[in-house]
Amino acid sequence: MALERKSKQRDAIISELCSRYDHPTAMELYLSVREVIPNLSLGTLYRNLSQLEENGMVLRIPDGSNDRFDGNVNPHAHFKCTTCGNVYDLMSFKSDSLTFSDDIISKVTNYSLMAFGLCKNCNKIN
Amino acid sequence: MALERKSKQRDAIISELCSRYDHPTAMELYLSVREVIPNLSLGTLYRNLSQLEENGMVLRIPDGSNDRFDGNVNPHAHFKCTTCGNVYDLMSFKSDSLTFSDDIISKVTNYSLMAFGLCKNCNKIN
DNA sequence: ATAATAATGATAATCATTACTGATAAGAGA
DNA sequence: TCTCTTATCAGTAATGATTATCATTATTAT
Repeated sequence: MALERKSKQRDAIISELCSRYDHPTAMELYLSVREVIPNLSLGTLYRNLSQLEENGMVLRIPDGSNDRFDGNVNPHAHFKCTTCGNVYDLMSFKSDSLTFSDDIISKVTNYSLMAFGLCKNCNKIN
Repeated sequence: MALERKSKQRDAIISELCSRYDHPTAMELYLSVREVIPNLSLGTLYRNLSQLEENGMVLRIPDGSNDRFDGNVNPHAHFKCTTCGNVYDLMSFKSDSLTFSDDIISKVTNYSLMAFGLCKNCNKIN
């Protein structure tokens, strides 16, 4: 039911998301894409993000009631600075360092890892 | 400003949360505690959960727009079965197996790790 | 016992997200 | 090229979890 036709709205959303590395929220992404398509509807953005996520073209990063989105769909961990709120990719983290052996588990297909702390920028300032 | 006086409502919330291991949502917990205090207000539950979290007596497990809560505040990972939706503790996971070396990080104070997949119960059924 | 005020119950407000609806446009076939 | 179907859209209402407000109740220090 999804992604059967192309649309300039969806193209603009993917293009914007893949060109940045700051893991924008839906609203942040909306404001950016509005600079290209001024009458883009917020519902259209949400619908496309959900469809793109379903089709594995976008990664949703759970973040309370303000989920963030990532154009990099390779499984990777994130770091959130609790002072400035920015979310960064953790390039050093290797997914094969995670092993799950609990006997309730039949199969692990994915994981979401968010580390919290202080980034170096905020450490300099304070 | 918080937890300066005791209340039977808070006691009942902590008691209920610590006696179970299924990581209830706010609403699930609300319905349970209502069996002890029938006129418990939903706002009171939310207020107490947030205060208890601030004071390190309760762990909040981010889960979309339906956060779950855990009376076990020792840092530990979780596993969510994407079929039945249940959330389990990962007893086997050791937090010292996580190392973060990215140069944006000044200090890591906490982390949230949720693995997704299929639990053995659902594997038997399907 | 009294006073001060933390905590509550009830309810309204907030805010991100989802659902709905009529209009638009992609693209397959004539 | 010209329909025709319907995915997608813009605009807006509805939803649902959470938070804020406020008058009342209950804890606890004096």
